[in-house]
Amino acid sequence: MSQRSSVMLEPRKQPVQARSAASVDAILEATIQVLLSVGKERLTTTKVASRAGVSVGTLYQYFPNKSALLQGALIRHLDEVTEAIGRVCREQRGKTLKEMAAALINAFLATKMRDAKTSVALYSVSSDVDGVKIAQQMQLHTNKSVAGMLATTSDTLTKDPQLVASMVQSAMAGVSRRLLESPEPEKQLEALRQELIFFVCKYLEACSARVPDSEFVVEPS
Amino acid sequence: MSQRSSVMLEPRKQPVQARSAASVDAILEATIQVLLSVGKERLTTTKVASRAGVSVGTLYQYFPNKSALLQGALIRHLDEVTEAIGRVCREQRGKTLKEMAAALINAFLATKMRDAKTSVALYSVSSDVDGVKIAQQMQLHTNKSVAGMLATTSDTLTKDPQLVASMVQSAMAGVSRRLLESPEPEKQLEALRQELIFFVCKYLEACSARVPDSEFVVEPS
DNA sequence: TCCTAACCTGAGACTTTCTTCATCTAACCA
DNA sequence: TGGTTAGATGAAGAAAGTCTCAGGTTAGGA
Repeated sequence: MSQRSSVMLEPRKQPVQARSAASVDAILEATIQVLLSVGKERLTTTKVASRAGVSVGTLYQYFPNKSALLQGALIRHLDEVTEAIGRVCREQRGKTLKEMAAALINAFLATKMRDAKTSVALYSVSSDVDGVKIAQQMQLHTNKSVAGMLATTSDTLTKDPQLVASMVQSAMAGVSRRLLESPEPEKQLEALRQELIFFVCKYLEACSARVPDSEFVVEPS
Repeated sequence: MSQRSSVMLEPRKQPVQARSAASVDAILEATIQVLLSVGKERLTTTKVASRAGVSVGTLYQYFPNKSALLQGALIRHLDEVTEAIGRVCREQRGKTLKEMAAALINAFLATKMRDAKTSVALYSVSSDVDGVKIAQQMQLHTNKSVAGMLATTSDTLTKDPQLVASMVQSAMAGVSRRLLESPEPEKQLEALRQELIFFVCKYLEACSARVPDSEFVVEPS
């Protein structure tokens, strides 16, 4: 998953000895810590290095610039989410659509909410760091996982799995964003979680039964 | 809609004469122009002023700082979207749920896509400018519009209109974001638009017929 | 033990942009 | 027509953080 972006943003040096690998990890961890404690605006490479217990010089040995540093932290986090989704999708192969929907949504929201603050903090950084491109890659990967899972359902899916997967992903992303950006995510979580499952289930249901859907083809305004 | 945020970010001086009002408008417009042409990173207040045909000093007469400038541009754009939604919601009162869904989605996507590039450019700026807070306000307003509309349907809605509205909004936001951030929004627009309408219609349908939905209440993983 | 490569250090040079303010011009009104 | 306020100007002050580099330290193989 860790991707080589075209813009020179990858580490300058690959950790060889154990101590340097530890440094890289500490730096990435510190990045999030600092982000959480002082916010994006006041995050400086010096602060990050200091928090990681290394010097700025060391930081710049592994990250060519501040952007690469933030990008590293973002990728690390998104990898977790992608990984979590991949896992559920593998587990749920062959199940019914409803089971898939519930499992997928629960896993997704659980992962996102587990460190909600980190998610939010990283949202804010995303735009400084080509976050869209990274998110696209993740999305693509996730899309394959979900579509692949859907294709194996014991029910009969009458639509393009990729399209269906896109819808489901979009809805999940939309709800999770709304949740994370709301004043008190925990308060709303339960209601939205259940409703999202209901929402998606109804859709998948309609995508499996043979329903005349021509009536829904509406011209744009 | 133009909101007074608690952090001092509102204009220093209210335009009194016509020429100054024109300046403010030109500045806001120039902000978007510069954003589109050189991107957030290279946007400077000097460039914006120059593009607007005024001096930096003038700019700072109406915006206390760069942040307020960007925020102004963002608010202006979001106001349009909110306004568009409000309008449809008023128009669609009393209609069927399906009609509402189609009209709402079409209007929303049309507005967003009309100046897709601006939308994307402003996304990138949002995090530097307390965009979340602004978006929340808009969301709240939109939520009222949508819920209000839903409540007037000729069908019978069996769920809390606010909750239903939240779901619909989230789905729309999710899809539009996916669209705007995709490599070629236009290519996917039609397919996603139709599918989103289908998606939401099936949901609303399920929210109006009396369906036993206890089976969807699933425990979190 | 000795040597080499990997790794770490941190003061400060350098760059860049924001924002101010003293001063000038245009508009409006009596 | 003169006075007063609104509006405009742009050179330059000030701040702030990024990133380098010359030199020191540690690990591990021979």
